Amino acid sequence: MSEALRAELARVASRLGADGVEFVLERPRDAGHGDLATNLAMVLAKRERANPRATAERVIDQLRLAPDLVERAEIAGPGFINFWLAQDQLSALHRRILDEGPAYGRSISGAGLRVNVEFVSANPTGPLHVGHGRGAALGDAIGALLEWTGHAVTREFYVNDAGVQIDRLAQSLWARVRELSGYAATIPDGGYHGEYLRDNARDVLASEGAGFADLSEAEGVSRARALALRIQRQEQDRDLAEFGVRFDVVSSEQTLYDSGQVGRALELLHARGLTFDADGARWLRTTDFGDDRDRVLRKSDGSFTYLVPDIAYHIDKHGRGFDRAIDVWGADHHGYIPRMRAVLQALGYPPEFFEVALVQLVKVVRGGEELKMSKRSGEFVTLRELVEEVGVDAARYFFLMRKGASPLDFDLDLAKSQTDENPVFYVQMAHARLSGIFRTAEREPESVTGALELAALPAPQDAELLKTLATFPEVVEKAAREREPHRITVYLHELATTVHGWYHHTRAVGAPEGPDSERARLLLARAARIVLANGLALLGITAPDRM
RNA sequence: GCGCCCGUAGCUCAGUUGGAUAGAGCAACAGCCUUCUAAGCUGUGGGUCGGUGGUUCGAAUCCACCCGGGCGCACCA
Repeated sequence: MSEALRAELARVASRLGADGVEFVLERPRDAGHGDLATNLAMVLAKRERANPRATAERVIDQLRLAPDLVERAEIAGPGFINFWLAQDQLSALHRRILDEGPAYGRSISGAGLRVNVEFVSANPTGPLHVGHGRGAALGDAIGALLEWTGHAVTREFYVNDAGVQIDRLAQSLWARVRELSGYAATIPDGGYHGEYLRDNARDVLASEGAGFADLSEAEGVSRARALALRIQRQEQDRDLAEFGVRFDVVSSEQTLYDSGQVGRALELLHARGLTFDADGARWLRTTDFGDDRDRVLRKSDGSFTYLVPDIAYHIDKHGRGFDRAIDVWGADHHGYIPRMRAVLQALGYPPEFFEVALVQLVKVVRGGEELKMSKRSGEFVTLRELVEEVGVDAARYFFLMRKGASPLDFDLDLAKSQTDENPVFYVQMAHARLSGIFRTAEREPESVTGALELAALPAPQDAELLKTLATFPEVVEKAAREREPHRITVYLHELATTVHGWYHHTRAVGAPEGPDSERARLLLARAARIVLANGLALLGITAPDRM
């Protein structure tokens, strides 16, 4: 709705000798300040050390605005220019929502950019817990936001299936198998004690036969390794699928070793003169690129640190042609960012190639009490349990309510409650109520067509609703740019509030203002229903027609 | 000690490329059901935006220092 006005303001800025200057054009909080307001005059005045209000007059003099665009413009406060849009603009906006339907809010601002979003990437050593769930919801939603803004998105999962953690997993499973078969066995130091490995051991004995427990230690552990990996990966994929998350690509650390990419990454860094040898180890000079200390790549015992496969992996992503690689990481890995950034910079990749979106911890609360979690003891709330208890919709909504960098309190009681206190219910209810209007009217929403007659919408709640619908595309744009899906939940809650208020104070079916108002309100309800559904769909949450 | 994140109403949090009187939900209090879902709506009270200085016409937002909380500072991943 504001594109034409923005373009005209930019033209005037250029004409006044400030080509390309940045300014804000947005909907003011206070309705008394018009439909849109700009700080352009204040920005210009600052550059010229002039009086902002006088500059605002010059800007308005230069503006060439079509009468069907802006009805009125005036200077206010310290030098804002407030605009009141012509009625035609609001009807045009409404027409656009109905025309675009499920695509309303989409844009092509990111067209041509290929983005890899890597998330969850949990070690295949046990079930996914709520922290992984938050990462899953966040990564998936960031992917959706980028798709909505025209990017070509690949959702990717990286499996750390090499290294010592997997050895311990294999030994732990082997121990459970032996134990189950009546032998004395103990979980090794640093191994996995969770109950799930007992279940896995039972499955293994069922599928491999009871003789499996009598294999030699070496062969048993070796085969347990492959079996454990396969089982854990299957479980994770099943949990993620039930959570509504699907990956386009699953990459494996072991494959990077097997293909020689890990070795070649080390050679590449060495050939570029970015390494040095000391204390029997090979180091990477990350301090030349902003890290606070140099990092070991190859230990004195000849093995690689985890950094090397990670470097190889990012080289691989770059080689696959992505313009951006967005890694969703747990906040406890934030110290790892500078060295990764340093490495990629040393390799000559553009700085914007690599991004990290951090996910903070989730605290699960029931009855006001925090549920304590400990991975060591194997006691934690799994994603599966959470979804079984509160459902996918509530889980996703709650995970996306706060920005990823903020810690999250997940209140199980609230997520399950069927009251307006529960934000996901509140938002879904708004959609269900709009659907209810059409049931009462005995009309399909799609059958209500035609131009919106603003004269037939006299209630302040009518205009308020329409203007809230208008901002959705900007909210999507900003959320995508900032990689912040919580902006969508915040918007949806605000829209739901507007819908509930409109619903309560006005009447569509049998509108007291007359049949023209009934038709107009049905058109408005149809548009609002579309926007609620689009916002929820973007986050992977259903929009029910009745509750 | 160094680095990153955070500090906004009693609680949980939005708002930060500098803008107009700092918002929402919960909790508290007072109201609203012959009306399309009261699974809802309306109103009231509640703030040194952690602190101090600075930049600016204008600071929750930017800068400096300080205080408090979380996390990270391995030849672990």
